[in-house]
Amino acid sequence: MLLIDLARTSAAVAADSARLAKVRHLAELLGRVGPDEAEIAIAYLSGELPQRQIGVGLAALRDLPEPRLAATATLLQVDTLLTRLKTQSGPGSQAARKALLTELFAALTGPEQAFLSRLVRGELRQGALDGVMIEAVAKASGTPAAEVRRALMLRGWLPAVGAAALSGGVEALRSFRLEVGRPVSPMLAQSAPSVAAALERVGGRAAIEWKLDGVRIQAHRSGDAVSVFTRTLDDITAQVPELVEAVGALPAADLVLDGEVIALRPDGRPEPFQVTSGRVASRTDVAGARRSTPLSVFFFDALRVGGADLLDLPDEARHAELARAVPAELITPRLVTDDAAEGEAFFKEVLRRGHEGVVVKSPQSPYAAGRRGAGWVKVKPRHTLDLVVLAAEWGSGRREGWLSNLHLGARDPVGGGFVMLGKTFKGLTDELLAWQTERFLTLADGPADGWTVTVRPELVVEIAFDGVQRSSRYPGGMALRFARVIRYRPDKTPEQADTVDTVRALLL
DNA sequence: TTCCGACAGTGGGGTCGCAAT
DNA sequence: ATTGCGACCCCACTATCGGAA
Repeated sequence: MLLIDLARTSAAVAADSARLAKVRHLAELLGRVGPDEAEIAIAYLSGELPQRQIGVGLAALRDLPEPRLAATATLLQVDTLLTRLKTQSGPGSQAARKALLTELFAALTGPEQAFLSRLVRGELRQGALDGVMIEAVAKASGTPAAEVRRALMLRGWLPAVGAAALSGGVEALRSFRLEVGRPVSPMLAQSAPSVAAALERVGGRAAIEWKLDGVRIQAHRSGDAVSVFTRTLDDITAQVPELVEAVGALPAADLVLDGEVIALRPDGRPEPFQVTSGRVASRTDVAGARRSTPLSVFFFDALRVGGADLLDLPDEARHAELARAVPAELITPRLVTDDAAEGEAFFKEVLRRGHEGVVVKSPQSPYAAGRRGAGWVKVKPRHTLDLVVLAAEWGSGRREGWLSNLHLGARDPVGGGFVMLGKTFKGLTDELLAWQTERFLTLADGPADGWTVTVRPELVVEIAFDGVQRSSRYPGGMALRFARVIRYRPDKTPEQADTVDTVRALLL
């Protein structure tokens, strides 16, 4: 199959907003793809590369060679070149990658270049990822979407599942099993504004667990062999030796556990997320990193214990298995209750200990791998500040033509003026985007560099955020975490905005 | 007919490791 | 030694479609 076939299908998918139409386009192409190309086609059309990452990003894709006129590149040719790109490393590799990229793109037509460039950057933006591709695989292979979904949750990689469905139908899909050593897409949580709201969503009695601000991990053990994976299924076994030792010391030798690693201070309070994140990412001197920043692990779910798969069991039963297999000090603290007041008190206590919040879990819910089901609901406290808009950036994609991303500043009571604390594009409705674009253009002031419009600091906006973190990027030495717009405050003047001192007090 | 669950898009700050400067 | 880049850790929120109610 030719790359141009995929480029055309992708364009058709992007042009139709209806999901059923997208599914039709994708299924039609999958019906024509050969068995040796199925994985590649499914990967490309769901916005990913079979190689996962190839060391090429936005910068490397600037100034591509002139496109050619005849579309002759095949999927297999492109895939081979991308694999060669991925294997480049060491001195001179940047030039080698550039040469390979030039060779690759010089063999492509304009539409093919555009498609592949967006794909490699991870910005296909055709309105179809795994969710739509699952339906397309089901349609093209004549299998139920639920079977495709289930195989995906066990295998973790849709191209392999899709290729199996296309060649072997529902029988092939049913042959996918939970395999120790191969990660499963982790179950995700929805969020709610309060414990009471979360309890209502979950429906009555629920388990309420500490939510730790660390890194999600999935630990596998088969005999003496332990592997550890992240949320995106990357293998980080070598970076977390204390976790490997902890799992290796458990009595059960056949395990898949779900949990969180976190760096704690000697007094048991959590380090800032930046510390945990940096420790987990350290690869060059793991022993040294371990000495200075030891990790603790807390498990909250068990997908397999002693050879038995637990995915379909209710949370209650899985947790009972977890408690049997793992000592209490390695289990995330939890409270089972149907009393909102009791839950609220538990939440307050978790915050008092310096942790992030709680996750409210339905006792009946099975492990919905890879999905953001209603079985788990997280609750975190929310801070708000009234800040001043200092500038705005032009949006992209569906926000093209609108000023989207806001630069936020707090008042500086000493030096006068405003100190930038970060940016946000979240929380804006289309109506607000239209309003603020018009408004900012009347306030435009100072240099415009093509994508940023500096404005007179006159608009006050109420911003919600999760916390303040240390920053080397911003002049005040701090930045907001997960900032989002609540509403504009036309009733407030910039002189009434919150000050940097208020923000600094939250840094602790 | 209305409601709501699932999805995709639109980007945020921080850190590490590597190659180039 | 510093800088730029890619990759990945954490993530919130709105718009939309289409099946459920």
